[in-house]
Amino acid sequence: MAEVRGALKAGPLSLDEFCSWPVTVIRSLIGAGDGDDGERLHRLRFLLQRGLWIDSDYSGVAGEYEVMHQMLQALKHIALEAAGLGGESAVSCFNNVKVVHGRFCDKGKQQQDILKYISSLHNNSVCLFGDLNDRLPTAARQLLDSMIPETKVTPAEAKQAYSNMSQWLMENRAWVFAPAGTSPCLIHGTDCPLVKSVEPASTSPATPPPKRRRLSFSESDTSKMDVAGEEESVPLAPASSFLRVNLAGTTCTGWSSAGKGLHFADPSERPHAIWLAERVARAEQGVEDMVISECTPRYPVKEKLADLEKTHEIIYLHISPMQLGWPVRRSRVFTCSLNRESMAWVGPDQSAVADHFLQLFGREIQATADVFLAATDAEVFDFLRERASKRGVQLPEDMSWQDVSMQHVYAPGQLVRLENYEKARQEVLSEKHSDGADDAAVAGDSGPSRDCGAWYADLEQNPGHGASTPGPILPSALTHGTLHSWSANRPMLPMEQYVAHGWNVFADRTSWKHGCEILPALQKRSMCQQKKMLGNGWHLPVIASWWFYCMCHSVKLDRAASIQPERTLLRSGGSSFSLGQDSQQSLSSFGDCGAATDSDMSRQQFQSVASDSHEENPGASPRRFVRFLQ
DNA sequence: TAGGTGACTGGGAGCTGTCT
DNA sequence: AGACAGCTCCCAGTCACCTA
Repeated sequence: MAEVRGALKAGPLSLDEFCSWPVTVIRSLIGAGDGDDGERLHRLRFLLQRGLWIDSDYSGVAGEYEVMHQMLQALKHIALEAAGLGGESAVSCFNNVKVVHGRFCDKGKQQQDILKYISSLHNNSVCLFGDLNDRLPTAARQLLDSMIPETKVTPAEAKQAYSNMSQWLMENRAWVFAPAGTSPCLIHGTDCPLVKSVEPASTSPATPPPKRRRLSFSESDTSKMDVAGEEESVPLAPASSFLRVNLAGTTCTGWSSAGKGLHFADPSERPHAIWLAERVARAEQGVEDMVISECTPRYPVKEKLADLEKTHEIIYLHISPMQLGWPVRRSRVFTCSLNRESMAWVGPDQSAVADHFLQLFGREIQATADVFLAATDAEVFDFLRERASKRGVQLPEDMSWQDVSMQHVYAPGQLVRLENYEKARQEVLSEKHSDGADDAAVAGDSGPSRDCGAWYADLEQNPGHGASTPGPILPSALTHGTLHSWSANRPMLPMEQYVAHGWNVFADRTSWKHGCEILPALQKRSMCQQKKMLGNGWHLPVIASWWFYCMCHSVKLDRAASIQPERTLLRSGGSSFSLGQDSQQSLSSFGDCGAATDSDMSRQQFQSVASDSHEENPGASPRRFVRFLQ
């Protein structure tokens, strides 16, 4: 790790650099300059050319939707830049990536309102399911209900009860999660299929006939459906050729250190067992290729996903935004589970994944959380005025927010904690001064910086207790919280916290103009609801980095064209042929494995990379593009 | 009754120092 | 050098009460 840290590149510094994280993600993968950019580019191309079919469970505010919305813009941006060099580019296909959001799923009413809004952006083509239990046949649901542990049982007894549920679901997954299974859809007001086939969207009675964004599939001239994010009619590949991804931010309440820590005895074990057994069933049915999940770092991946190992290869990573150069605390564990029947992992072994990931994405923190204080004076004043109003103080409209006393904004307890945090802060600063340490990163460099440098604390947590992590790094977002900024001497607005988590809600004040799509729906929610959804949400740049890292190190198998495609691709640590070597060596190794004689996909990949290495077509060369990125 | 507000706990992971 | 105890750090949380 020391070597990795020593080689860290500088992280983002300005709001512009932070908000353009989607481009940074792609450049980190195909412009790393480690000799493997070309291979990663080609794997990504071959997956993206198929199109992505995305279903999400535990959707929350659909972080995966916002991630893909931003990444599609970044892919177009990269293609446009490459086109500027002239000639046919290796990344020209990035202009036309098809993404279909099949369904969302969440129990929460507030989250459902946001998800309905997203579906409405796409002619209500995206289904919305509620409780994961709703997708079970009645008999299965009743049986699980009967297995719920009594309220007053020991944790061991509760754990056993949930374990029994999990075991029963796994044993009965074939009929419980039959391919024709349905769930009540909150968009269409009827039972919609859990596994969507390519069929006219108008089959749903509540769906109005789409007026635009109708795309025809090459599989059948009469098969049409809506495709999220597309504006024109473009021929699509058959649904079976999509890369089919399930994303889930599984419930963490049993594992969060801020909760009861019930672990396997937590009631969230039941929906987790349902979700997990369905993933196994869908893999066996050949309708799902990849599962990306996210949870609190204490989520024990190996134990929780043990049942997936029969059908999936599982890779995981513990990572924090801070390791990507973001001054934000939010450590999480991310997993990637690949259906062994349809996908192969060609990245490093699990033991080397973290180091390899950081070689590509690791950045040194350059900025403090002050960079996210992007609200206008009017927005800040409106916020303070509303807060004061709830405390019974009506502030005059012509007042400057800088003149607003925090006595009018914060509750008595918050003011006491603010004072205590300030004492603790002064102690830290005086210690640093007496040590002669360079505290520039803590207190700034100039002016009155020593007294009002970047410093944040959650005023709902007592100093020294709870999630009390005061400092220049933004404390981890809980489902509530009041973050006070010392340098601005005001609370950090919820929308500023969203920016800190990668939601581009201030597109009008950055050079990355692709704003957050759910912003109108988000702004309608109360401050409390906004905080709760953020606390339950993802740090978008981190999960985007992980998702695309996984796609750059996976290949889709074509079993119709190859009896044993694994022979070339499924060796343990399958990509060791390329990591740490230059592209030329990688190519020869790839060729030695017989890739050109196996699946069509592998052949195309080999030929494409080979043409790159021989520079037969410099204009289309990924290598040239890589140079351009560097 | 649902949603908002405010005060607050407990335990796992990892670090550090001591002992054998 | 390894085992162990004790300490510190950290946390997509919980619950009681209030209000509309």
